[in-house]
Amino acid sequence: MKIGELARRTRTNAPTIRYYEEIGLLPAPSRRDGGQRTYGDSDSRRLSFIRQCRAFGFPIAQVRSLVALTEDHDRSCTEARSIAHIHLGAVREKLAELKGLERNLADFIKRCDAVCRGGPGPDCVIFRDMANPVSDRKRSTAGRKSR
Amino acid sequence: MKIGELARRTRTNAPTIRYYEEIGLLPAPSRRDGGQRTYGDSDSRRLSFIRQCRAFGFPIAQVRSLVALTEDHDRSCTEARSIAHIHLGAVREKLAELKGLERNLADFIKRCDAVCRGGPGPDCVIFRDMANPVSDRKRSTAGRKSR
DNA sequence: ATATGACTTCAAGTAACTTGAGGTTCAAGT
DNA sequence: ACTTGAACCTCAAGTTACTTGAAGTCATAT
Repeated sequence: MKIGELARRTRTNAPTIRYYEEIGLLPAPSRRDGGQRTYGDSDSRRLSFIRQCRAFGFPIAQVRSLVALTEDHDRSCTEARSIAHIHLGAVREKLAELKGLERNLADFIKRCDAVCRGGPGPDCVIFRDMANPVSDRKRSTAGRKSR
Repeated sequence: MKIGELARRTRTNAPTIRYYEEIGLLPAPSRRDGGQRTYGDSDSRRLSFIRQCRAFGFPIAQVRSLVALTEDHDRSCTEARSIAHIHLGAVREKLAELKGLERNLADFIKRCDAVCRGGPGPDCVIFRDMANPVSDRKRSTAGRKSR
């Protein structure tokens, strides 16, 4: 099949497929006389796997490991599990962060409603409030990354 | 104060402060004889506000709007609220996405445990499974972005 | 024969910074 | 006064995972 068909099947943009080839995530496929790429079912499976990993939120580097693991069938399962496990931790952290964010935003909007209902007041406290460090507020944000 | 002090106060890296200046998010500060930047309390407040917005997840473009709104006190409150409201929607979408992700990963790990407990099996089904499109699985992922 | 759509390469753009190189300035200690 | 070392300066390039654009070639249906 040609790149467009592969793209459709895997729900990937064609430039993305070429990009994956460029960074060595996909092998360079054979070409027709005209120079167009031709792919087979194994390419389709491999790309599906990659997209699946990406949809799981794995960064490319980890996807690379996972793809390599699929090639080495004996070690694959347990190692994949451990990679997934590490990743799950990262996802849960982000989730907590985002939940804090949601609370803060909802809070912000509530305060807006309380203070500025019916139009802008001349002395909106919201901005003065936001210029203070998070830790001074009633609730901690959990939205700040520890850098 | 010098850039390092400002950085400490606002929990920002110094290069980030210079970057904000470069993109016009912070005004160019006055300089000492030697060329070093000097900041005042108003800079500190403004940067705190910006960092706060960023911690809320607002993209720079929206932060720019919000900063502009703080300058124009009359319109500020209601417009800020509407920006925040739009942003809250985006955050909630991401949150849902991430929750789906978490479920999938936990699932994956569970399947790993079920299939490969006690070491790698020669016929690990996990990868074959992952090479299939998401929609074919029992649960939908909710992890795919609609692009 | 030609129009259209799918394909090709290469370069540059995106967000929001971070990192590195190589050089100056400042503040403190001797 | 001098020296040291931390903090500062500029400018360029790197990061992630692609997307977008330009300009040209190929395939196919009419």
